[in-house]
This record gives sequence, C-alpha cells and structure tokens, in this order.
Amino acid sequence: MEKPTKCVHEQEIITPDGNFLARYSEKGLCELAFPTARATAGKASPDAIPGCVRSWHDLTRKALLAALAGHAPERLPPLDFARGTVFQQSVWKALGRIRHGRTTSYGELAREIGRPKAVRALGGACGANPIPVLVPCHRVLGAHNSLGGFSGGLDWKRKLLSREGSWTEAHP
DNA sequence: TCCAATATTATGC
DNA sequence: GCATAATATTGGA
Repeated sequence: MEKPTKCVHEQEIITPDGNFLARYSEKGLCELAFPTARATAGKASPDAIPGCVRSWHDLTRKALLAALAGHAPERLPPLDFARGTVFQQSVWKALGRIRHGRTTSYGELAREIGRPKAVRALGGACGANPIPVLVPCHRVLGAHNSLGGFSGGLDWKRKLLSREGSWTEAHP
C-alpha cells in the first residue's frame, strides 16, 4: 500500500524444514518467507546489521523453531505491520490471539474484528499476511472445517496444524 | 473512479 | 456434494 520501509535487512533461519528468510525493518520483523529451494541469501554481512536486528533475529529463530517443533513460542520479536492496511492489521492482530493448538474460522474471525460479513475480504487479509507461522494464519479453517488456502502452499498448512495436534487426517 | 479478483458463506438442487 | 448469489476489501487500468 504505502512506501516500503527504508533499510530492510535479510537474514536466513536454518530449520529442519528448510531455510526461512526473515526481513527486518527499523521497527522489527516485517516479513518471513518460506524456504525456497534455490539458494537466495547467504551474502548478508554479519557486521553490517544493527545490533537490535541481531537480537530480533535471535528471538525470531527461537520462536520459529519452537513453532515448527509443535509447541508455542515463549516470546516473539517485535512485529512490524506498518505495510498493511488498517483492516489487515486488525486481522493479523486477531490472529495473534488464537491460542496454540486451537483453530478458528473465517467467519468467527470476521465477527471478532467487527466485520461479520467481511469474511471474503478477511480471506484476502490472511493471504496478505507477511509473517506466516509466527502470525498463525494457518489456524484459520473454513466454516465446515475445510482447509481453505495458504500462501506458502497447503502442504505447509497441513503440516503445521498436524504438529500442533489440531489436524487429524479425517477431521470431524 | 470503476472493475475484476479473492485463503468465504449461506442457500438451493 | 456442486453450482449460484451476496458480500467486503484490495490493487490496478
């Protein structure tokens, strides 16, 4: 929507599931990308990054590894949602309140932010979520427990839910 | 400013 | 179960 933040630093996070790419602005973590098969980063000079970014990155790495391992992260880095619209920020904020191991539906979420009929738009907001996994957009299912969709691919959504214990192959 | 697209949902067959 | 209409928000022509 608006102008992108100025200096963004990219850092890689090595996980058993691949290498994630985290991007930081001056305010905090602003984007987290799923592993891409190709080697993207690896050129960021460690000395060129601000100290705060390093501590954020440490938090991010721990949180991400915890989430991938199937348990709730104890602490999250500051998240920078500045690039989203107000509506989207409301959605992402609401997403952050979903407890680990729980799921919700697009309709419920829409009600929670005061726009009960904006379910479709809400789907778009979830898709625009720049920080998957840490902002649990994967815990949102359809009204009849259908999977819906996922930015990084439905495989990831199923995998994440499965590790949290929220997804049994044949769900009720 | 208008138009098309969307990670939905409720209804009807 | 599948097709259809209704709905809010976004991004681009």
